[in-house]
Amino acid sequence: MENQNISDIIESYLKQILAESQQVEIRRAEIANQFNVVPSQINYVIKTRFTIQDGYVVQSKRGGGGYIRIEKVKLLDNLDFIDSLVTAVGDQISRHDSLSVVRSLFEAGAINRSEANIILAAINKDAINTGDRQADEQIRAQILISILNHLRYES
Amino acid sequence: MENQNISDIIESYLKQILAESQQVEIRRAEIANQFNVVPSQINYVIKTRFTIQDGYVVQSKRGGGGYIRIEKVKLLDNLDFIDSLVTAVGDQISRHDSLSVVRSLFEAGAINRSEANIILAAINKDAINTGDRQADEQIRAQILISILNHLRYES
DNA sequence: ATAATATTAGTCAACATTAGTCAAGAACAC
DNA sequence: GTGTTCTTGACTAATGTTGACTAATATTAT
Repeated sequence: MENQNISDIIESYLKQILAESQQVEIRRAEIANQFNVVPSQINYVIKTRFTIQDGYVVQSKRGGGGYIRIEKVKLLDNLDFIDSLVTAVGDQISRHDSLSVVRSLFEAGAINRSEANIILAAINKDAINTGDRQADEQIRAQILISILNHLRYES
Repeated sequence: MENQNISDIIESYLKQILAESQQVEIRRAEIANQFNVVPSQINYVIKTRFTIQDGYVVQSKRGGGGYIRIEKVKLLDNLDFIDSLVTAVGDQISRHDSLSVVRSLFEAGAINRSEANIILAAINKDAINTGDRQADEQIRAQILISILNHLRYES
């Protein structure tokens, strides 16, 4: 309790609000000022303490009237399964292996047939074809991981 | 929620009218005056929030009795709907515009909410982020077109 | 009819206002 | 001492606001 750093304090402050509300919306500069830190520290707090693994989804907008909104989401009970697929995907993944990932999702009931087909359309060779095989495999991995992270929670 | 910028407020005002009516016709200077902004801000609002990707068609006339008319178009009436979106996507597309495309697909009934969310996960900035913005926009366009083509043959 | 003037909307670039990224150094835990 | 986490600030990016200038159309004067 005594040795809390400022990031922990900001985290507590936001989570306290989230305990009573489904979401919290802040102006970055305002919170930074309130806690007497530089604005980018708010990004640090969010990046390290409000991840999808923790059950939070973050949205933001820049410019006049800008904001950062943190939403608490209901995580599904497939987390271990998703984790294992995220690990399997890694930094890059071949087209062949990515088919297996999508098939696993379908067979596990995480997605239905038409959702599977959309994912396949998003990662097939018409969709991702930069001319550099390794680059393609990296992009495919990022897309799959983004989709897997989305499948962690109820939306 | 409280600190909406004026462009959002004008957008809401116009969409509120469009919720009850197929179209809205305004005099630019009048609306600008009503919301206490310069007239060109009305153009900004229309350009960023009432595009064809969003499902709106805008017509205007200058001179005495001039007007700006925003019409909500029924996308399903258009058999070439997918084609028009493919054209709108083009060789590259910004994240902002790609959101409009997905929203249009959803509002047209071509995809349901969870399919829309999967597509958004596939094209958001976590998914596509090579460090080269133009490259990202090109990849995003290819993925969207691949999905659009899939949807064309699916239905 | 034609030209001049008035009355609208359109474009564009400068400026303002937000948030995001990244890397260096400090503080901390072991 | 070493490795991790935290803090900071310079730089970048996205979005919104403003006003000077331009273009189109209508009205009025000749």
